Amino acid sequence: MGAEALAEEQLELAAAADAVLAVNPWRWPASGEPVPLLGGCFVAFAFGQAGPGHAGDGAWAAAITVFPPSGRSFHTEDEVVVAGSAGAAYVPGLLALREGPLLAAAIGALRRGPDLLLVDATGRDHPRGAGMALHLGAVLGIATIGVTRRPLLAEGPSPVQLRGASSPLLLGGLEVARWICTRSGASPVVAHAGWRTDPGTAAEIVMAASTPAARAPVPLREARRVARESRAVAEGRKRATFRA
DNA sequence: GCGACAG
DNA sequence: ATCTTGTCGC
Repeated sequence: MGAEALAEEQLELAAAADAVLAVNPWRWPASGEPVPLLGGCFVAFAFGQAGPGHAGDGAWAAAITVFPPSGRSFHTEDEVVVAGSAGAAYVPGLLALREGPLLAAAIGALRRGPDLLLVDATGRDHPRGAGMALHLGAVLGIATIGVTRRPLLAEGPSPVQLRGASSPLLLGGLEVARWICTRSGASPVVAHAGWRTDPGTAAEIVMAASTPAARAPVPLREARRVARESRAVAEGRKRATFRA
């Protein structure tokens, strides 16, 4: 798939996301209903390539599931890493071209797919209304939210640095994401509406899946750690082979 | 021309 | 995203 095809698909996904959210929004289970499995994913790229990189860059995609979806202590249910390569260089608005296929493969390799997936990317905060977090959810049929350090296009003043504080991020007059402070004294992260989720739900999930001690939600921290661990092992092996 | 611009 | 040392704070 090329940039034009992706851009076209993103426009369709944005419309589909509105329709699905209207009739089938993700919601927290009522008491007695099964507790959802939470997922997280992350791509670590090979060392040495700063900047946007290139198609073919070495990459390790990790996907993990944690349980329960909220609380003080989480435990990892499953974790998997898929080694592969970047589909393209990074271009704002086209992140799915670079990371999408590898992330989908990693999530597909989990024994049991998550009910709710956290992705390091935006959702509705996107030039065509369909960032990679939303895209991945639509393709995999999993409710998703995005979590990033900063917005892509949306704007809004950040909240006070007190855990739980939040403020809206607007794009085209609509709220598409929310600043949310997960750790007092630390700058906030952005919780993005994704597939079957709105900004308020995204912010709730980020809070529920976060610990007061760390800025990033547990599933994303763990996925990042696991992906980097695999990269370290692979790069170490490569070096050993080279020296041998 | 220059800076901005998810990861 | 990735490259990076020490350093300040709870």
